[in-house]
Amino acid sequence: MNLRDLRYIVAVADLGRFGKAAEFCNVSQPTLSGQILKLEEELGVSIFERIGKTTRATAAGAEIIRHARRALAAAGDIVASAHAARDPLFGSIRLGVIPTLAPYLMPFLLPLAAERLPKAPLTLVEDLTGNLLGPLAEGELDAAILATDPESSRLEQIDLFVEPFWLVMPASHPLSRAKSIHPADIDPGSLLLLTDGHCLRDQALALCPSGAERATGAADMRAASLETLLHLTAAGFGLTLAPRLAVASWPHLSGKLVARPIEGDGASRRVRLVHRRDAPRRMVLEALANVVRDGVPDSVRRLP
Amino acid sequence: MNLRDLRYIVAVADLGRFGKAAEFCNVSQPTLSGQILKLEEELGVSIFERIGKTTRATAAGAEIIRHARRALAAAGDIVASAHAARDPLFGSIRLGVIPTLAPYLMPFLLPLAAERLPKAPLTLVEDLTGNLLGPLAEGELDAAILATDPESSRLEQIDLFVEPFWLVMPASHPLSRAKSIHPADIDPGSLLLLTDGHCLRDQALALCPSGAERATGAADMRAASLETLLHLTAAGFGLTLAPRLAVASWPHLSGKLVARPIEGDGASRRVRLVHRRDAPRRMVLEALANVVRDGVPDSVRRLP
DNA sequence: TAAAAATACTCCATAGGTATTTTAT
DNA sequence: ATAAAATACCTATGGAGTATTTTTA
Repeated sequence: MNLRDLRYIVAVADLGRFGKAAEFCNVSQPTLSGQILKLEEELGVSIFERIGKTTRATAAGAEIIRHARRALAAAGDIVASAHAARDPLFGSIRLGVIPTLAPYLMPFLLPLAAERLPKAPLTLVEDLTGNLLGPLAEGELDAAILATDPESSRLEQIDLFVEPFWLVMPASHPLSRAKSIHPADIDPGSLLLLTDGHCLRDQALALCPSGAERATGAADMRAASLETLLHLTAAGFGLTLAPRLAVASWPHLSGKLVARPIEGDGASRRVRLVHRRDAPRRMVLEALANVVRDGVPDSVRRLP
Repeated sequence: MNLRDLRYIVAVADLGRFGKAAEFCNVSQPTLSGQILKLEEELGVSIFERIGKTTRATAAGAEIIRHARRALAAAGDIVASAHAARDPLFGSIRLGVIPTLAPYLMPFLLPLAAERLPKAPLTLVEDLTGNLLGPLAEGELDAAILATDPESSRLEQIDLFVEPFWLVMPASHPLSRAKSIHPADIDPGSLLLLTDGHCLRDQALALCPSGAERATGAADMRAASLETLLHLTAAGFGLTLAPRLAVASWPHLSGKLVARPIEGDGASRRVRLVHRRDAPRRMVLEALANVVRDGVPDSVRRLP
């Protein structure tokens, strides 16, 4: 067995055809077929079922392929480690960012990262926390900027900053006269929420627990983005709990809307850079964390 | 790069000498030296510092070796998977067991395992939970029988049984007249505890929280084993909270000592078989779990 | 019959060997 | 002086190629 064999079987598993896999691996079809056959003989198990033109992994094969992916990931980490040792800040970073941060953080992050880490271009993936954790653990993402604790022993985090929540409301709203808002003063029935899967939704519900139980028809709306939520608020459908960076990016609505800070420690979220525990290139990730800390406005509290 | 190369560098890292490593890998020293040199050239990093007769990994090398171990572990899992597919119940199982279970469980487990899993001999490692988790995650152990939740996303558990705690006391003790004991009736000051690291110590303290704070000189003894604890109890130094299986194995002390069940759900521990999430040979581990469930006396409650 | 995988065979890159030199204690 | 690693050079295993056959949808 060797790493090349593992690349072959993973390619066949991914592409479903020996010929395609051979093409992908830049070898001839007989070469790839022969090596896989030899591997199957060595292991004493058939990895693929060849039923005529279709090819699929056997039960044992599926398990073997899973381990093969792990082995290849580790081998990839060796190469990444070696590159990192030669030039710690070289090589693109695949970065996941949650949707309630990406649009407001990227304008600060991207130019500064391009300046401070010129040899480490960022590849951004914007998705919900739940959809970022898998690729992160598998090594398909190098890091992700999240606002929740991933609670996985395969992952580590670097704290970036604490972002307070502000309450956004129509300028005509009675609470808008106050300088800051007590959480208890927020009517849970009028709080607009994002759809399931957004960590901000859970954080808003943690602050206003009864927000989940209201039955008013209009208040049952669930927006897919903060922008939508904001426009709903401007249209008078309710109030929005918005993270500080998002609020700062909404000057165009300042005529109709008012944002006020919320008192207490609960009304904030800790933003962190999460990466695999055994990630290579920790140095560039630390550097990226510093870029975020330095680039972010003073309206959030930097960590540590 | 090559799995063989990875074996070479791991061997050098483990044995500290190229020559010894070559011997271990069954190749000549020049062969191993040459391959490692070639790998270092390919990666563009030197993995080892050759300072005269001593050899040690460079900073980058240490990281590379860590990843190499991961890759080799995954490759080992492929072989194990293949063997398991040929004969699911073949091949020895390296099993860790905590000290407060091993002496009382093994007399039941070993004969039944030998009968029901004749081709899977058990290799036992008796140690504290904290010392078993590392080897378990690294793949040096196939499974471990523990009484606490390992809380690691790399590990999975198969519930085995719930083992109640009984209070062991001298026959002359006033509580010995009751059929069962209320936790509140136990004087925390007289409760004898194991040394740090034993999960049973923590479980006893969870049941009698104030047990940690007493200041009586004699009660500050910490025994390294349940057997010691029991003899201390027989000698009148205090009371012992003992798991059911241990109690059942002490007929020789029945004249002097009395054991009584404790009421309530808190006075028990859940025993489970813990293994790596990506362990191969799950089938034999499931089979082993069933052997434990079937072999254990009816005085504990089987799960699930 | 057409597309996909297996077989047959040839070739050469490279891991491995032995003999020897270099290096540092 | 000695033990360890590197170098030199030869051998042979096995991975890769092309051409062809087998298989089945």
